[in-house]
Amino acid sequence: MNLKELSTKLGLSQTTVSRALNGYPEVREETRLKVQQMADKYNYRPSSQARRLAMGRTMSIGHVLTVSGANEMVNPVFADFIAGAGEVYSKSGYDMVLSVVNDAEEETHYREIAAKKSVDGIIVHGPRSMDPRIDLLRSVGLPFAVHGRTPGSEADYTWLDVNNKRAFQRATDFLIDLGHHRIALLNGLSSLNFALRRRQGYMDALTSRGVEYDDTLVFFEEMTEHYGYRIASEQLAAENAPTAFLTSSILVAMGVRRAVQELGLVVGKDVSILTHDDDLSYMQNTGEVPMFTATRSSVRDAGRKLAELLIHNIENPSDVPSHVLWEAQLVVGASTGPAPLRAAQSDYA
Amino acid sequence: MNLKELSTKLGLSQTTVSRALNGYPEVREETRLKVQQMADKYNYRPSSQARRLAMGRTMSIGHVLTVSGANEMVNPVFADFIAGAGEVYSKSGYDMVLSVVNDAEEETHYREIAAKKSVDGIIVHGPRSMDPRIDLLRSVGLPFAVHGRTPGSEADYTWLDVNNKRAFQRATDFLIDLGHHRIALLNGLSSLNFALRRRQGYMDALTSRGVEYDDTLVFFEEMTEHYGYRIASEQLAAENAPTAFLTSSILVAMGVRRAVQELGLVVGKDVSILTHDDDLSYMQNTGEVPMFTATRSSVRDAGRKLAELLIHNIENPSDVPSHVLWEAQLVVGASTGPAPLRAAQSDYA
DNA sequence: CTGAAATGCCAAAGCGCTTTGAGATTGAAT
DNA sequence: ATTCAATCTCAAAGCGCTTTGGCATTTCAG
Repeated sequence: MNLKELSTKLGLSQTTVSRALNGYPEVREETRLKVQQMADKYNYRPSSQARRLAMGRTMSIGHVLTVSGANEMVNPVFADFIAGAGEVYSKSGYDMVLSVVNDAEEETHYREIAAKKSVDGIIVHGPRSMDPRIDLLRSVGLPFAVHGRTPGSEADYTWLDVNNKRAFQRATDFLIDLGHHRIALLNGLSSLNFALRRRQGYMDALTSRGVEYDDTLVFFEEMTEHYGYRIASEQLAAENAPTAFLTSSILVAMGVRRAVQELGLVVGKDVSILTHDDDLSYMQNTGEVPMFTATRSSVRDAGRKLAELLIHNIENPSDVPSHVLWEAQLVVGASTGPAPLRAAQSDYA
Repeated sequence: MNLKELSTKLGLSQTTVSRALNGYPEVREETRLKVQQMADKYNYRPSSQARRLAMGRTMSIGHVLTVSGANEMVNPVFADFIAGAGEVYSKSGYDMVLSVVNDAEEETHYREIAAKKSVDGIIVHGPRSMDPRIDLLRSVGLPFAVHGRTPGSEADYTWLDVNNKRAFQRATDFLIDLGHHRIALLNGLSSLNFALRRRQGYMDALTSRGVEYDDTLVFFEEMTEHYGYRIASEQLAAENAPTAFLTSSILVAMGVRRAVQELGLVVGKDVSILTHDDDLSYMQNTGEVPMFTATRSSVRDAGRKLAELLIHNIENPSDVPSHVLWEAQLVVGASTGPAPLRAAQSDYA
């Protein structure tokens, strides 16, 4: 059933039917009702293709994620973000179009999207320091919003970020307060801007508290469970082992915990773990006492909020960009405790 | 830059330019070259909206996932599936359009997609026993492919599934061989068809080996880490505790492990864990000795394969549907070992 | 050299909507 | 009665592409 058929069936013009369905005021209530009924009866829905072409808007928002390479974005964190954003899109009548590309083709792909005009806006995931995508998007004039941010032209585009520096500074402070001096940092890939901010927070805390910075304790890798396990296993076996681990993702923290327990040590006693917690639906760190002490900020909420911001930008192109900075909560769980004496002593030796 | 502008710039008709770009034979090689160059120079890309309308094909494939309710699909497993499918789409020139809806609106949403003709095909995730979506899609004539399957009209549509029954039968057998008689099954939601098949495999193994079936050991829930933790904590504290846990997802297995270790027990000695492993990129169960004994089947590969099948169906509508059944590998890891005597005795007592 | 078959190109007709600009009808005001 | 504004409806013009059906022009066999 298309507009033409529907309108002949009603004995009205396509114009009137279209207006009736789209809620324009020029059509009598009585007519509108008749149209609505007939449309319902035949389950009529305007073809989105035709609609898009006519309106010059696609009513869809792009997410491009890269795989296989230095920056694999398809992780559980991404899944939760998508879920949040998707909810908002559905409510607002937008489609989410997701493309998966090799990172080598990433830039070409963005350019293509812009030229084809296949989406009304784009969400940029995993901004890197000096991210070419941002200039590119700005130059082609496609609305976009960034999950995270990248230094430089921050003021010129819409972003939503967690105060990563502050979160990791507080986390490090917390561990220092407990007497930990050798704190390993298991960060995300150093190409990602948030990882740098987190390290900065970590370093600031060490510095301001007079704790020596040891860069053999700092790691930048893809945030997998195995990463946490491997590094923790190595580090705990080493001389002058860290007494605490600060990790960038709950998955990494789980890997660390596995390593700790495998060595017969007790988490929260022999070794402390503090992680950033994206509040993932499938890896809830809750309960009476959460399993991990953590800096928490819901990535699902972030998805929701950023989607709203982008849609706002699309529909109000003249508005200035928004900048949202969320503070992470520091929640105390079962994975941290005072630094064991052995370690404290060896530090003072 | 659009077709019209490009063609006047070339002094050719739109027809010829379009044909040249799309590789039709009616245009001289020399002309085609000139067109191609000019197109490159101005970074011309046909508007996808216009193209879609004209061709009557959207070149996109829908995935709808439900949230908040009995069947939250946004999980890490889904993320990996998407990544696999997405790769194939990119290569074949398709877009992936993802919609997130509340499960109450699911059916309406499918109907809407069909009426709007916004996609050329759909991937059905998480088929339930007696799934209304399948009949619905068939009745509206939208091509689709199912990840998993649902009994009944299996032969009539394209699906790809893991032999869940066989996998869980083998897994259970494996545990029985090790002397385990009280094996808890931490399954996915019972509304999902695969969960039923897994239970069937589990029961078949018990029956054929003469091990008593105890339905207080069988659970059906959303497959989160916390689920594994909670059930394992309860079960291990109970009288006549299970000596082995069979879980439907590596996340659940991690929860079980946490509970075991928290009780001061040793995984693979005091308690065995065997899990299904979707071979998720962020939770690799590999290494010299994998952390879990597992039935393994890559969900990312499944995404790739099913995407190919669906695209084939779309482009060759008269071909018969394909059915792909993959056997899971049974890989031995560090999480299983002989049943502890204590338990074995209490069983014989 | 002729007629038929390729070859290379084009004008115009869709695809199914939205939206513009205008016409018809009604009711109120003069 | 006449005019004017307000209300309702419509025909037609896009949106930017693909594709049909021709029309010239060239090529080649007879």
